[in-house]
Amino acid sequence: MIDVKTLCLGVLSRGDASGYEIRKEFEEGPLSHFSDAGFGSIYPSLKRLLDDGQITMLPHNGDGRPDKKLYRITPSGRHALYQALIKPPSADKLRSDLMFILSFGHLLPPRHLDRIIGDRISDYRHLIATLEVEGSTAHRTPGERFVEGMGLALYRAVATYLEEHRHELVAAALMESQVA
Amino acid sequence: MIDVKTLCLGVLSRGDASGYEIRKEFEEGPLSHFSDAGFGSIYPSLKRLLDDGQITMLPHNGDGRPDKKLYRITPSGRHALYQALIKPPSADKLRSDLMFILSFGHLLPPRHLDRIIGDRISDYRHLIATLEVEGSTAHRTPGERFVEGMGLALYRAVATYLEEHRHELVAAALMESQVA
DNA sequence: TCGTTATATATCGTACCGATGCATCACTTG
DNA sequence: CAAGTGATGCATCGGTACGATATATAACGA
Repeated sequence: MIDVKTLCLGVLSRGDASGYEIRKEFEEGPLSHFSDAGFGSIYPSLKRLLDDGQITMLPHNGDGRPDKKLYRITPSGRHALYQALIKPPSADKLRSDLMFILSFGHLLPPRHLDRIIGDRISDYRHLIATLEVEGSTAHRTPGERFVEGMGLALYRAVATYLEEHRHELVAAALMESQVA
Repeated sequence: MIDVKTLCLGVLSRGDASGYEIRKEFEEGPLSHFSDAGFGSIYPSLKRLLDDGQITMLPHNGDGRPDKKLYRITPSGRHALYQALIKPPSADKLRSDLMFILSFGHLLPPRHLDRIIGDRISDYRHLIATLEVEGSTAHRTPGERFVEGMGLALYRAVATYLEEHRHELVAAALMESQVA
């Protein structure tokens, strides 16, 4: 798996940013669908990237705010990023608490089961609606559009599957609960 | 996110198993699509579960093999599992190196781009074919069938999207490389 | 003016992941 | 039959990452 240092280099390759802004990118931007990093990983990474000379810290023009450190990628950093990008990508990884839980569906109260599935469906439907609006307004590179499209396709597939098979699972749980 | 201790309890709730067999479950079984755990997490977890009295170690009948420790879940362990299962599930998480790389598609050689996408498509197509055979033979609980179906639906969505949009991205990269 | 949200940096403990080491058994291949 | 290969099985260790938390200021509506 690509490490957080490389993820940060990726964000900085698009323009200068602070640690906070990098975080936001993983929370909201097109990269958010398939990458993630929290402060606890970003700040140590930036420190190490500085030490390695792959980024530099811009001198903050002392006038207004003393905080906010802006970082800029160096040629060495771009090279490191490129090297990481052309390495064969490792397999995709999906982690889902919900799916783990549902695989034990027969042990759970049918009503509860129905509720958590319903909740998740509306989560995804909201997310999809948001992305559909954003996608038409924000302008993106071809790569970003591709990735965002993949995210949308995946979310739709999940929501649709949940909608179409929800009742099967709940019905099975109901049978189970009547036996017990 | 659900921790590895709980994941182990989940596997053991279906029957006694060794650490190695638990690992296999996350590598091949229906749980493999949305959960994961390696030896480095499983063995320490089993140790802690033993200490907490949520599992017991079966006495290996000393005849043949001295290795292979079999573990069995206790009532206390089943309770802990249930408590974890009824907690509201955290959001799904997708991690994909490939998508990160493709979001920088315009920086990469078009031929390379085309190759890694093609490779991934055939990976998924093979996986899908395997699952389609397995799904009809192996017998599963309703929950397991549900989760396996979701896995299949997702893999199909990914493969289809890659196939349908591959050329767009490669074309954009080609334009870019001709400008530079 | 007061509470809440957003901006912003940073650390600390824990959990986790990947790599590695070791040993045995079964199977196959020369 | 020997030798190698791959599966079974246990275990640890170092590095990395995650989640929670602390702190402080700016902005903004009630």
